[in-house]
Amino acid sequence: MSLIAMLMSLPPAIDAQLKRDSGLNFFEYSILSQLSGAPGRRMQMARLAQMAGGTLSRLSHAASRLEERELVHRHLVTGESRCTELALTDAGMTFLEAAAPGHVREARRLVFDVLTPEQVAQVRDIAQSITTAASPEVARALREAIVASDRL
Amino acid sequence: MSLIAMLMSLPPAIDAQLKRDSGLNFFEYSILSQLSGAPGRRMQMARLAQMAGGTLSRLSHAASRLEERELVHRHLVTGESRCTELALTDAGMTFLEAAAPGHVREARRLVFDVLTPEQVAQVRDIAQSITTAASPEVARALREAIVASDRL
DNA sequence: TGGATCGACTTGAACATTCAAGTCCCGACT
DNA sequence: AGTCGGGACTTGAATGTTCAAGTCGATCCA
Repeated sequence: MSLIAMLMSLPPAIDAQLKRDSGLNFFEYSILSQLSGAPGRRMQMARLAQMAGGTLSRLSHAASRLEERELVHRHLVTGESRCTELALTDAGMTFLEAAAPGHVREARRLVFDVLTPEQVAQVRDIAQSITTAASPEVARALREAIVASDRL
Repeated sequence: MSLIAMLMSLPPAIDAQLKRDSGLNFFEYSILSQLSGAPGRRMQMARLAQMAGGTLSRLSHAASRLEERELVHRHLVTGESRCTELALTDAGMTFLEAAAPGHVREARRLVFDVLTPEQVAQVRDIAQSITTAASPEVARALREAIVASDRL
């Protein structure tokens, strides 16, 4: 029951802060954030969908909304992979830089500030176990992301 | 990042099982489940919304859907409180009894089976802390629910 | 008595996500 | 060379949630 309560309260709280301060939902924020860390600030749609944790269809709709706001733009890649890439515009980068501190502050306030360092370590292990059981796909993307961030 | 991955993977997995096997989403399941445990298998809308973790508006829409399926029915309470109650029908009770085992099994599989007993205790404390920070409302409803279940 | 306000809802429109096609190109098989 | 299947999207409709009114008694004063 406690876990369910957290699942019900944390994502809405995070979303509310982003929505209020930047007019983005968490998924859209994740898209911008992932793009900002990618080489050339661009990424293939399919790969981005994996990293941001959504389906291709969801990403396609979200990309359309972000494109409307000129934070992002689509770019067809010719050549052997025949795919479309999403690229962060300069305006998008600026926008993200403005949005990030508030989001980080909220994440800190709701999670890190209320947990001891041991609990932070515990929740990492627990969350990884549950994620692996619930969605091997997401778990794999997570491991990739962790490896990538370790390289920094 | 691990926590985010869990937030993204667990609810969809739970929803998917319920949807596949019973055609309910988790919120609708929660409504039926709460009603089944209430005295007289009925509860005031506003109170039910709190217990099930949603807004009144969301509950009202969901109640309409469940009423369509005759799992539940609305009942205006006259008298000093002037509110509407939602009551579980016999068909609703039967339906819930059929849906519950699969849901419980899935919850066990995705959470309890992959955690040690110590981790289960850890996640309880962690989730309560985060819930309190993210939504005092939900945290209060949770405490109430815990007290209620302790009385059994 | 007569508003003003409040709580408990309901409703409909706006928005986001999912779902089921549909398109387009590529590479493999025959 | 032709076509079959598959990957990478896009699109539109269906579904569910949120948001902003709107309704309807009850209660609070003045």
